[in-house]
Amino acid sequence: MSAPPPEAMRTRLLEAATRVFAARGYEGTSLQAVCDQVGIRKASLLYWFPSKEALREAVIDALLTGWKDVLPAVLLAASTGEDRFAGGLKVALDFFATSPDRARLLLRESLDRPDEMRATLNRHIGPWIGVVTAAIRRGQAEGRVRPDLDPEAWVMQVVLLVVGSFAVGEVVDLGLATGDEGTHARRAAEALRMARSSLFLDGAATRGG
Amino acid sequence: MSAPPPEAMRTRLLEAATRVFAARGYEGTSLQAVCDQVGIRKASLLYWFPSKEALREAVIDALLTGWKDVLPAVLLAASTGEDRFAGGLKVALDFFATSPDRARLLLRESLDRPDEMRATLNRHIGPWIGVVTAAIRRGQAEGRVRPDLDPEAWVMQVVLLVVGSFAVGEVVDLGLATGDEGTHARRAAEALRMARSSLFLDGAATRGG
DNA sequence: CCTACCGATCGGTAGG
DNA sequence: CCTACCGATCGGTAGG
Repeated sequence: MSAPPPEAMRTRLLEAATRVFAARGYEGTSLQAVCDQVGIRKASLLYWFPSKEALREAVIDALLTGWKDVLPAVLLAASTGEDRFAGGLKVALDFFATSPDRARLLLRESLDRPDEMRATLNRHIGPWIGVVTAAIRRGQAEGRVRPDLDPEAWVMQVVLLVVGSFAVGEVVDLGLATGDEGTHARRAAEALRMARSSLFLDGAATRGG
Repeated sequence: MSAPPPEAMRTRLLEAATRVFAARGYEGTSLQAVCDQVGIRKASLLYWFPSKEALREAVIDALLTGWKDVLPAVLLAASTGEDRFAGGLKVALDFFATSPDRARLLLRESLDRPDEMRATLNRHIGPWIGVVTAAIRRGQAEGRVRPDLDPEAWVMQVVLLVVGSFAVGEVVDLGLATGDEGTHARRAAEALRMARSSLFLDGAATRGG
């Protein structure tokens, strides 16, 4: 019968806030709504997080920390050849497939506070973009990657493809069965296929290393 | 010195609401904020639109009506061959390039009310999706289009690419000059290139018609 | 982590 | 299209 550690409530609040912010947005969420999910009073939430703004920042921070944990795997895979490319993108896809709330949160923040979000993303995935675009340019020099491809723009579009398809995929899912596991898999598979076929020259794809 | 037509105020309110909803979201926007942009009182806005919800519906309605106007051009172009394909996609890209607010509004509605949005989109672009996927399957049968492509999923991803890149493009724009005209053009060009190269088999591209 | 409380703002109504 | 007004809810504080 040990008492719960003091940090437990903070974590529970953070997880509840993540869910509600993702579903209804920051402005659409009242502190009361977060409290209802956890079963405490508003004044108690404000003990753990001094303001609603502080809660938002903590939520985003937790999200980016989670991303930092999978980054090494993505980076390693992105450094060369096609098989590693596919592996790396799959890790990134998995990060959002595990919890689409992550994708929704990222998209909402980008819409609500574009300037802050650009600065934050630059800090957190800026260096990573550099590595990927450098690898792409190497591939172009070696004749494996399509010469007319725009590296920075391509990376941006692939990020958008991944984040967007998990955030609002169901909405545009016309003609696909709705909400089941197969739909997610189908989306991820096509995103991967599009990224690959728009990147590599046909016939040169399997030669890379 | 003719008096302004009675409809003018309604239109002004609709345009102001479109801008503010796109920038701050529905929940993040007060009726007062819309009124401030137009210079009238809150009670007057509620004469033209009986509730905030009615204002939202009118904004979405105007957006979809605008889309209906460009749909014929897109449809015509999508029915065959590659040049028409590029032309059709360009029309769609232009629709959002003209006013990125359209893309932001669509994305916000998809996040805020996914179920309603799916129903609305099904009504407005459902038939169009059918035409495009049918054309893709025809292309696959004729050996012009990649056989491993998933038609419904591909269309969804292309829609996402177009809408997403105009809605939040600047946020992920790492390493590109920010906010100028060239950035928009670069994004649109790469989206077009990605869609095309992930659709057609290399070498078969120019044979279609 | 709670009770009690606050000023500000919200969407909306009455009545002209 | 306006003045005047309303109940409800918002984020946040005092004090324990």
